[in-house]
Amino acid sequence: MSRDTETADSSLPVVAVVGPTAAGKSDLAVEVALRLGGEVINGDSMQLYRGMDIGTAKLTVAERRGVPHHVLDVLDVTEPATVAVFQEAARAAIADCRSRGATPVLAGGSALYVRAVLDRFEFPGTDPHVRETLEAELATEGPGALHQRLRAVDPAAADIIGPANGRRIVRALEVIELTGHPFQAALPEPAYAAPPVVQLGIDVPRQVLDARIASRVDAMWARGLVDEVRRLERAGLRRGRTASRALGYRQVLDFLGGEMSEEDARRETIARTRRFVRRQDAWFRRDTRIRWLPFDGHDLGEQAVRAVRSGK
RNA sequence: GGCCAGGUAGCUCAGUUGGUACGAGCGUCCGCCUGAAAAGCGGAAGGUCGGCGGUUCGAUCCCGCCCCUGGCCA
Repeated sequence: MSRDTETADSSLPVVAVVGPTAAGKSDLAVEVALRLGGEVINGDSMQLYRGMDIGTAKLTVAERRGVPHHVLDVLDVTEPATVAVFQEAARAAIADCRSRGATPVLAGGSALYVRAVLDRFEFPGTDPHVRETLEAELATEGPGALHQRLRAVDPAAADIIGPANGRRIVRALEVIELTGHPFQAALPEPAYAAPPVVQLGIDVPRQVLDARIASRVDAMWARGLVDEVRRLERAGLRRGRTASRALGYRQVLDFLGGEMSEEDARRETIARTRRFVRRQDAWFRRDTRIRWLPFDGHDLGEQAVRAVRSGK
């Protein structure tokens, strides 16, 4: 199918298990790793954080069934997560697995993160000072003003990004300032950076998914998500730029801060997760390289392994 | 049983001094996404304006009756 002419080495395939939240990626990844003699690499932006366990549905050590997991629990809740840093760490872990003869199984629902690892993706640098300045301007002048400036230097990017998306406008201006080149506001055509790669998607009908999300969030509450957030709050979660915005955590923080009732926090978590799932779907659905397996299919693990073998 | 408030988009609610509903937020659907991405953003589809009758050239807005919801009084 997709063979890449360049580094087409015959090394072990990278198996990526993708799909929306609550589809069962983590479990399938372990299953596949066990059958193929592989190891799991986390591709989930929030599972990077130590201590964020219940709310991210992180597999317990027992549930990992002895399969080593990489790029998991590597950040403190106060540290920001970034795609570029993740990309490097995940690629290193993949290379390491391959060198040891272990099949890397990347499991994650953060589509940008997964693509950054699998595809040719180069992130222009960043500069804390430039970024800070632009963000300050965004705060005082609003996105409209910055968008005007972007339009002046990079009309194409300005067009794609739109005048309301302050966050992307800031990054575009930062990149232009740093590199002197226009900002690539549209994604490049997908092309694997280090083939072979087999992407498996877990296909779950929306209705089923919505129901699963609701019961999963309820279960998180029952397992003590609120206490987990209390603990992390003491560890500085509120200061964490990335971690404090995680689904469930954000809402519980609002509850703890007296901004909403606990019941509303739980409801809001479910609602936001649904929305998130639709965005995940949009990313994954259009990647034609993904091989979809029905979530309730017969012996998912077996199907997955077969797909990997035939997909090489 | 009487009085009051209200019945407008799937939900919560704006609005029209009678002349094609300027609707909004949420939800839904679709799309975007290169160092915060479990984040951020764009677009679209949805309405017999509770029912019946009346007044009127014309009623979601006026009148009558009825139904429903909430509250108060008996």
